[in-house]
Amino acid sequence: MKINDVSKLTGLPISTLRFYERKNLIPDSFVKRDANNYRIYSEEIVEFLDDVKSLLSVDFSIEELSLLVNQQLQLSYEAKKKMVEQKINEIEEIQKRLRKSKKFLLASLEGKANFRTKC
Amino acid sequence: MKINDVSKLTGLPISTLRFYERKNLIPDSFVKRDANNYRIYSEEIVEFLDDVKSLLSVDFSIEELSLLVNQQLQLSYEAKKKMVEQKINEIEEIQKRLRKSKKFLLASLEGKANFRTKC
DNA sequence: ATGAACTATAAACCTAGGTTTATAGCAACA
DNA sequence: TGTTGCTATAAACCTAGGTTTATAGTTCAT
Repeated sequence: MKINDVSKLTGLPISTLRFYERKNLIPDSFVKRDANNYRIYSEEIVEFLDDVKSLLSVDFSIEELSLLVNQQLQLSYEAKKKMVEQKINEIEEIQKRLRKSKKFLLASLEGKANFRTKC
Repeated sequence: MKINDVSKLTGLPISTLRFYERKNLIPDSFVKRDANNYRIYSEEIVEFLDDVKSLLSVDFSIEELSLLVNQQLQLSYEAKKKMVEQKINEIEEIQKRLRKSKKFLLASLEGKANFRTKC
């Protein structure tokens, strides 16, 4: 697959794919170069990028994710476990805030919210 | 209350409080000026800012929120309802992604994740 | 075999959401 | 009464996460 195919399959702009690579977010195992230096991607890149998109959209920075991608194999099980548990705690914090925000929005519709500060 | 009190009660830096005000995120009803042009805040600002923090941390941009804060009173019930429903849909999308991300992280611990692309 | 479409890199640019700096006017306590 | 600390504004600065531009080589359909 060439970069345009990956872009279409993942919905990520070509510029973003190149940008992620510069940021070390794409393991070498997913992308080789052909004789003209064009990137040739393996099919699995699509699923990989879907996970990346999901994680990035939620709570991870590119830097964190790059660390996870590149160092995971070298880390001890305990270290990985710690990393993952901390991240899950952060996610659960966000989940709480989301539930709160939904309530807030619904209340604001009923005119009960804090935003209604006048009248 | 003066700005330093609000900062301490909400955990937001003074510079951020002034920045939010510049961005029209703070309704006039919460802040007046004294004879020296110092900001004097009402007590309710604290709860208001807690909601703002929560919404900003999750899915809203300052601009959107400012719109909600400033135009809410002028909007028709139907318009508000539409706005809130759309936002709730977005939040539910994020909730899905969060659940997916948690699964992904746990799987990565067990060595089942996509990140394990070598070995 | 040539023009439109695709690929590459480096570097400049952009936006949101703040933070820092420079400068100046009050305040509050010893 | 002075000096330490709070307040103010405007403007410059910063970072993450991309996007755009300039320049150049490649490929494919006609």
